[in-house]
Amino acid sequence: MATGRTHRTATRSRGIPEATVARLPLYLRALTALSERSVPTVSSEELAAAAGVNSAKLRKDFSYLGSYGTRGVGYDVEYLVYQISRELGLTQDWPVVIVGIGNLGAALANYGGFASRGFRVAALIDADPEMAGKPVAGIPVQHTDQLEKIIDDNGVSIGVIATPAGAAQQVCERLVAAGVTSILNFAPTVLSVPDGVDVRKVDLSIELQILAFHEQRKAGEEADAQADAVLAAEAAAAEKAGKGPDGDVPAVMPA
Amino acid sequence: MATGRTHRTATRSRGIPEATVARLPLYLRALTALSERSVPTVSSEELAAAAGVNSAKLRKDFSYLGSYGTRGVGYDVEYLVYQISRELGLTQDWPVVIVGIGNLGAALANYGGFASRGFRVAALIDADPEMAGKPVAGIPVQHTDQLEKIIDDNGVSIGVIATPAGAAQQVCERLVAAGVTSILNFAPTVLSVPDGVDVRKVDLSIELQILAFHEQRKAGEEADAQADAVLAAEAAAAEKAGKGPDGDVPAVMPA
DNA sequence: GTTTGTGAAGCGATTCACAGCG
DNA sequence: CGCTGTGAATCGCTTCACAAAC
Repeated sequence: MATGRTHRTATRSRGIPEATVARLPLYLRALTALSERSVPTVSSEELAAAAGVNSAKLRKDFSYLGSYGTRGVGYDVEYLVYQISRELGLTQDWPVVIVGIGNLGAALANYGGFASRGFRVAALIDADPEMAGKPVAGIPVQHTDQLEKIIDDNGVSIGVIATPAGAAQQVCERLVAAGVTSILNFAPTVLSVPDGVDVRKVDLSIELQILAFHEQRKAGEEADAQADAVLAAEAAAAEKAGKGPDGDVPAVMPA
Repeated sequence: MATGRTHRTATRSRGIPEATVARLPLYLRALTALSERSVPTVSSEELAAAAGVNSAKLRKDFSYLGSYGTRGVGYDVEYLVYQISRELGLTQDWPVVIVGIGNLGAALANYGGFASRGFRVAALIDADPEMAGKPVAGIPVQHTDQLEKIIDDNGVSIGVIATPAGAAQQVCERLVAAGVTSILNFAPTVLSVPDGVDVRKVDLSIELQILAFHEQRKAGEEADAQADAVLAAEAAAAEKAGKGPDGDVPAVMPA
């Protein structure tokens, strides 16, 4: 059943695989776009294309939520929007605080995507006394001193950390102590939190580094194409010498 | 994840699993911190703790790069920093353009984490003519008209899209046509790109929705705990009445 | 002794392929 | 028929556990 032992198996929640949960917002976005165009129904194939996944995966994902489709027809757009919203907990209002109102924090405060989906910026918090009272995105910045009170007064359970790396862990601890149990971390640090607190991180620099890796590989592959030609020639020569083509390892393999 | 279709074996690149590649920047960050504290060597256990992963995973990850450790001792910090940097392609300079200089684009331009790791903001591009010439983070914004020329002149292969969702696909196509082969997308849209182009996406709203899901589940579990208490009481009562405890379903279950 | 590097087992996610239903 | 829903096969990543190296 849903309860089971206290925590431990945090991998699946309510039987829905984590990977599926991560894709539900994607489906929801695509469905919302269809809904705005008054499209009544959609097939797994169409919706999958709109969400950028493959249709078998989408159907499997939906199967974890229940049988919401009609065979031979597809899915009712409005109904699915509701079901996924409910599953994600977006039918309720989530007050959120943003801590660290620098460039990024201010950009987040101004980001429209928050408000549009049940997330409400309840407060902006910064350690700089000079910022206090200054409005950002129409919301006055409050000093860190008020953090605990703000969390408590507003019943905040989701916090966004956009402070410098050095301050992040301390802010995190205060948020958690004050009752926050989900954290979105933009600071380039590993946060350590007690069990039962969820942390997701967004690190711009890491994303770029991953792209750089692949970019470098692409440049290398051009060179490899030439190397392959050489190897092919060698293989042909080796075959003449009575040696099998599977005998040796490509030059790109590590020793 | 990234793209890749006709490529078939795009899952692994140069034999290094994608999941490992995604962690290398994490290790690198932890190692850089150690390096700044002049720590000469580190064990897999210590480094794993600093990077927030488990040590077996870290050792397996490093094993894909080669045998860079010393048994009984650990890893040489400086040497590993170099090896990982090289593997990630950070020993070279990557010029990057940011397209869409709104709140987020400006925040990205100001973000110090780019410059610190071989990424250089070569240009800022925006469609608003009023922005043209205005400096952001010390770099003058250029108009979208110049996009192709900028990419070409600077040999840019990595582009960051921070435009509104509606403009993203079009910008993407222009970037790709001009020669960009890696894209970091902040716009809440699915970008479609030709084979050979990598896309990574960062979506703030999606991250929050995932947190909301888990947050809701936590709230549900508290309810379950209460429900369990009720069920236990009922079961006790039922037992007295001679009825089995498995008769009914918790109210939170779907129909 | 300590710690790495790695086969092998375990596990979750993806994909296939088709039965089942409208 | 068309399209969903899903067992079964497959794939890739994680974790275990220990032999090899220092």
